[in-house]
This record gives sequence, C-alpha cells and structure tokens, in this order.
Amino acid sequence: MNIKMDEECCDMRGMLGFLILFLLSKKPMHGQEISEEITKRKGERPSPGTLYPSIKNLREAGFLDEKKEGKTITYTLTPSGKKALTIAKRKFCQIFLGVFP
Amino acid sequence: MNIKMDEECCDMRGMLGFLILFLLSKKPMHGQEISEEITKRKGERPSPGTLYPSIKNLREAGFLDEKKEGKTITYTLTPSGKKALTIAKRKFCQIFLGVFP
DNA sequence: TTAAATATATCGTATAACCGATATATATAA
DNA sequence: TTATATATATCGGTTATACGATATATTTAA
Repeated sequence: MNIKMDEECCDMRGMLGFLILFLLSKKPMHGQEISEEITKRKGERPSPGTLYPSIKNLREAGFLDEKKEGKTITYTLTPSGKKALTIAKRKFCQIFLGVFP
Repeated sequence: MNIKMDEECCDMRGMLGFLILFLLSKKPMHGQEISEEITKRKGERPSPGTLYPSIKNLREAGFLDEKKEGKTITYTLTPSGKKALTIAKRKFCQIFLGVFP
C-alpha cells in the first residue's frame, strides 16, 4: 500500500493493506489472527513475507497502534487509521459500485 | 491481470482487468467509453499505457471479442470472459465481505 | 535446561500494474 | 489534399505487491 492512502488510497495495486485496515476496524487483532482471517476470505494463507511488511507499512503510515503482550503484538487502528479507512472505503465502494449483488 | 484469472483471479495486484471485465458485462464498449467509465468511478483517467495493455491481456486470455468499426473497436465479453467474471466476482465478494455498507 | 513451537520480522528477488511518451491508423475539417 | 482530432497500441522505466527463505524473540514442552 502506498503511504499516500489518504489521497489516492485505491490505486488498486494490491488490496492487502486495505483489507488489513478493514479487518482491524472490526476488532483489534494480532498478526496471526489477521493471517487467519485473510486465509478464510482468500482461501490461501498470505506468507509472512507478505503480511508483515504490509503491517509495517500501515504502522509507519501512522494507521496502527501496537500493544505487545509476550510474543504477540495486538494491532489497533489509530484515529488516523480509522479516517484513512473511511476515505478508502468510500472510494472502494464508488469504484466497485454494482459489483456486490 | 494474470492469465490464470480463472483459478486465482483475485491476487489483487491491481484490479483494472477485473473492473474492465465488470464494466463490459454491463454493456459492450470501446476503449474510450471504458476510459470514461473508469474516470467517473476512480476520479482519474487511466493512461492509455495502462488501459490498452490491460485490454490486450484480457483479449489474449480469451475473455474479449472485438468488432472494429472504423477507428473504434467495440469490446464484448466472450462466454469464457463471462465465466471468468463470475468466478472473480464470487471471490471478490468473499474477500471484501462487509466492506460495502 | 534443552528442544520445539509460535509470533514477528527482514532480505533478495520476481512479477505485473502503471505511467509518460510516442507511434500508428482512421476519420473529419479546412 | 492537407491538417487536425480521435482511437488504439507499444515501449521503456518505475514502483509496490508478493513470495520463499531465513532470522529473531518468546513461550511451552520434554
């Protein structure tokens, strides 16, 4: 995901960051939970080399807070992350209007 | 878009091919009409260097028929293209379940 | 205390979307 | 007939996604 998600969120070159933001908006999760949820939806597990760099991008963009408990890190959306998701969702829905039944 | 869209359609590395398939499922269009429709949805016009290679990919995958009339080419979904779209849509909806309001 | 399992993270590489610039062909206007 | 506009197409280069392999840290099991 591009760092400029606020302005251009949906250049649609990969939707992983967007999906992670969306999933975390439902409830805080750690990496393995995110991995599980994506596996359920896509039918295939994202490799760690895909998932964690994407999480890192979101964190560096200021969209995620982390809380470390032992070996797990629970990720939460920051206010900025919530705002970014709102903007991205609006654009997503506009672009794919009519695709959902 | 990957040539193997049937099996893996939604690797989500770019959604342009998927969007074009979807738009053509609504009605046959030529390149400039597709460009217009994408501009309306994304708020930005795709460059010819983006649009036409993507159309070419879909054509080479056997998803599009073309009918040339003068300088314009009208694109239509082939049966294979319709099938690919059906599969892709199903996966898309599964992955992004809950994103649409 | 050591071994195995789990969770997070990084690295190098490959792939493909995407763009800007440019090219070609057809149609229309002057 | 020539010039301009339109539609399609290609090329080179950039960028971000994504993967496999590997590394590190923590926890649990033996």
